[in-house]
Amino acid sequence: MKQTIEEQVDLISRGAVDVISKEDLVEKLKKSEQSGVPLKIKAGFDPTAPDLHLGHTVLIQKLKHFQDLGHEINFLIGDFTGMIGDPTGKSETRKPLTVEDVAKNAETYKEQVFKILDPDKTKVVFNSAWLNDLSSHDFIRLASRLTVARMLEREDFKVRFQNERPISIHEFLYPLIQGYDSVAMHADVELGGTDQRFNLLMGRDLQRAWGQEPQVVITMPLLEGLDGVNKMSKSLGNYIGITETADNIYGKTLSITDTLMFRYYELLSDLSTSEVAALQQEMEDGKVHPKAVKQQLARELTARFHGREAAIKAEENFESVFKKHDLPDDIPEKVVSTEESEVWLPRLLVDTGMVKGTGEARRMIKQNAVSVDGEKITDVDYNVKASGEVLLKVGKRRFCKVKF
RNA sequence: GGAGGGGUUCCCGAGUGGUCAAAGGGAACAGACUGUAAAUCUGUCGGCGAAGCCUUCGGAGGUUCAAAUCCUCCCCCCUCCA
Repeated sequence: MKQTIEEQVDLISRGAVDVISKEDLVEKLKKSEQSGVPLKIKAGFDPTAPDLHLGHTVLIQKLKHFQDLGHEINFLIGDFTGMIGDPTGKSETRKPLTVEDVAKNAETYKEQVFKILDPDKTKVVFNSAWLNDLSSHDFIRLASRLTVARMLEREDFKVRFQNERPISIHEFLYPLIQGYDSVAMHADVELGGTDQRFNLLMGRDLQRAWGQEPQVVITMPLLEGLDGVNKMSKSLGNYIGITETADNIYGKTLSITDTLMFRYYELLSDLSTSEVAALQQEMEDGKVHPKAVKQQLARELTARFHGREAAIKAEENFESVFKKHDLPDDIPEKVVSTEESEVWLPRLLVDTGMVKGTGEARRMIKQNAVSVDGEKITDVDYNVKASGEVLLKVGKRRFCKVKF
């Protein structure tokens, strides 16, 4: 069942912030259909984070759309550029990665991205393949394409400049190199987050300068992290990783705020726009409890990476732990050996890794946050009998089963 | 190369000789309330079995009974001029 060009454009544009330009896209799609040659779709990833999270999946789902339409996905791992570090949105110069880091991270990327994309239809490429051979001449030629003034128009650089934060020259090279990647790859379409717009457009400029037809640029919205403020990122720790356990994905999703919940629906859910709108309406009318709406989202996301059954299991688990105050079924176990007949509780909490130091342990005990075998302990000097099994709990979600 | 400003605990940011483990805010963590939501309130927030002691204010030395604060050298960042 062949889709019309219009239908294809519709699917491609869904959820996208920009398609620059739609006319170019239509042209390319038509040409591809006539010639039978699939479009080369480029999406670059910085190999800094070994773990993909839901934020990345917004973009990867879009790649999937292209893949389903029969186009060629080029998953570009920026092993060369990774050593520079994309300055986009950063307020600090990044630490450059070592060659080893990059190689290791790139492997992890591959494994994870194939949870969504079809490995047989996806090309994985590294930009070091052509960038390593770029001569100094080429570099100067490249650098001459851009002025400092234009560079400083970029919000992130401007802010850093105004705040008297350092900007290194090599960071200016980043957009140029990313743009050059498009030249080297002869990309037809490049996808990226909205924060990448400048870099993506650079590809169009450079392709023109190299006598190529400029790529179509598609930007996808950035997903906010669990805090609802910053974009989801590994370094901020506000993310849901796609390799996390079902329990974690479910639990983390449920911990987001109600406002954020619909943002997640919009960008991550497979539900259509109208279905989401209906859901929101029902909630506002008081027909559905916000928690139920959030649970539905949590189930959907968990099922995406772990399957339907695991999602239902995660929900049951969650309910029993937090609603009925039962225990989760996957409590970490630790074996502790000691010659004493008793162990000082704070010591035990440190040894099991539940707290950082006895100072923190004392604090938790004083704050009523610690229980042993279900009983709240308020005495800092409490000793635990070192025999058999003991269940420790700190706060709401830190559990540990200790075996002596 | 010249002139000036700056580097403080996770982050921002006060502190210019003792009262400083260092104000205030944010983040984080815990408790109450809840829907492990938000908002709010309370508490904690360098380390140590907690008494006192030990380690922190870019780095290394020095002055002093006493240094985040004064001196010397060094490193790094920013601004203006060239």
